[in-house]
Amino acid sequence: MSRNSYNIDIESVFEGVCGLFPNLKPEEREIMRNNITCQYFRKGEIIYKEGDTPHGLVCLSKGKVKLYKEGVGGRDQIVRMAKPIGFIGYRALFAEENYSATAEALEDSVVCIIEKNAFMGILRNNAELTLNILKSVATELGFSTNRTVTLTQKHIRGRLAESLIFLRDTYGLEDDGKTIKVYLSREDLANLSNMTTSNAIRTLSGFAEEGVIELDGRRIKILDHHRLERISDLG
Amino acid sequence: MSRNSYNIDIESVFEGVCGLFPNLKPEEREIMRNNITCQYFRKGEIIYKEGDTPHGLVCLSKGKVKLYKEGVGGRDQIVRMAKPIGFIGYRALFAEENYSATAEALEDSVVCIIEKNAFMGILRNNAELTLNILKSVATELGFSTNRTVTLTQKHIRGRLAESLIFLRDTYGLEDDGKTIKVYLSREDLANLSNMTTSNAIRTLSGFAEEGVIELDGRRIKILDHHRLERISDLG
DNA sequence: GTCATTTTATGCTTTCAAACATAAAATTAA
DNA sequence: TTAATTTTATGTTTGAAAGCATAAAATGAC
Repeated sequence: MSRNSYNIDIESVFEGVCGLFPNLKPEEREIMRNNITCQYFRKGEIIYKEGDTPHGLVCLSKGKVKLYKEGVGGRDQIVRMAKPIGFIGYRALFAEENYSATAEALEDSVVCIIEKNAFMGILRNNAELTLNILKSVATELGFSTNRTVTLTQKHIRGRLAESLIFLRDTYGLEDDGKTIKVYLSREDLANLSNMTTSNAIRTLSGFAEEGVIELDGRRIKILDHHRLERISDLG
Repeated sequence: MSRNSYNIDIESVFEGVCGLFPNLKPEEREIMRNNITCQYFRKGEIIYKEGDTPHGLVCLSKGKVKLYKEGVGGRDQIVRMAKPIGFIGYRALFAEENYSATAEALEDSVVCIIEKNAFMGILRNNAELTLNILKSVATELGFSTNRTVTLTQKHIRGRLAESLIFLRDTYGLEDDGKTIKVYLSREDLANLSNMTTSNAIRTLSGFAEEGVIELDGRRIKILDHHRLERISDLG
């Protein structure tokens, strides 16, 4: 398949992944190197599905990925946005559960997987590394709890403003210092902000009319960061 | 103070806490024993506040505790209900952050604290233990994400039904096999289910009229578990 | 026991966001 | 290219839950 003929430089990918693990011993590095595989995913392709069993630690080396859960009424809820270089699906791996969300590539992406047993073997003998991971999972639990409160208590405008700020902080801005460096559909934006697509479109138009943002298709320019933050804070 | 003259058997409390750590080495056990302190909290008292700095691993040995965050409009959101024997506030400890929620005793409670540095020192030398903790924090992150989806997407009846089931599963039932073994105010029930107190009261009355539950002050008897679960699942 | 405060209960009104209905614009496929 | 599909846009209607008002009941303080 053409997607596999796309040439991935596994060595540089591996180096990138290792950068996320400080103080890895040479033998641990070697184990990882021998148990890593790479895969290419095109925009829109599913990396794994909610309910699948994890077979290793998945690392996003290139591209952007959304993680979403199917909601009660079939409406999806985006629970995380991943950027390179970073891990996805680790929660399920560490909890020894199946994936609780689906991972879908938002752009053409490169993903590599460190085989489960090899990786867990390293953890079992490296308390410092495990403690580092514990720290980031604990941090993420904080984000998640916070998100529960804001998504349930803020009004539509506050939720959307928060999402835009979140996207800006996660993916950064283009060279113009204004355009958010990720191009989501209005539907994705809605699923991230817990609202219907119609309301995302409407509210976005509202922000544009007020001069807080500027819209150009999927490009969103933040014109007034301060005001956007105020909208987010007020709820 | 009379609350402190209340006699706590620290040895048995310590044994209880140790039961949560399987395979603790004798020297680790000794460190813990030398760095543990106990405290008694009466119903309604605050164990720690959102924003406080953790000084150790807090363990609830006796009683019941609610953990809540202050929401945007001043409305509280209960993010966790703790029961003995179990830990509270560990997320902040492991994330090296301040507490992200307030812990308040729902009944007279006994709490003990293992000093931070002593405990973290044990973790740094015990990968297996750290991995166990990582597993539970990862599991909890799953719960939290799930909760975000249900709290935002389910309707009032579904959310309240889910909370009742959650309370039943967390605290169990009285000997009659029906009464939920925790007695919350309508306001707490509302803050747990993301709704106003009025709506908690109204919806609860509705369930009682339909014969799904029976109310007697704060006592809630579940008459039809199956139907309650159906209400929760339908959203 | 009495008084004050908090909690519970219920009715009525308002409001925010969802649902629905089109239609224009932009992609994608043929 | 044209046709088909998806995405975006906007107006209108509907409905669920919040807000407000009031009162009864329960709890706690004195």
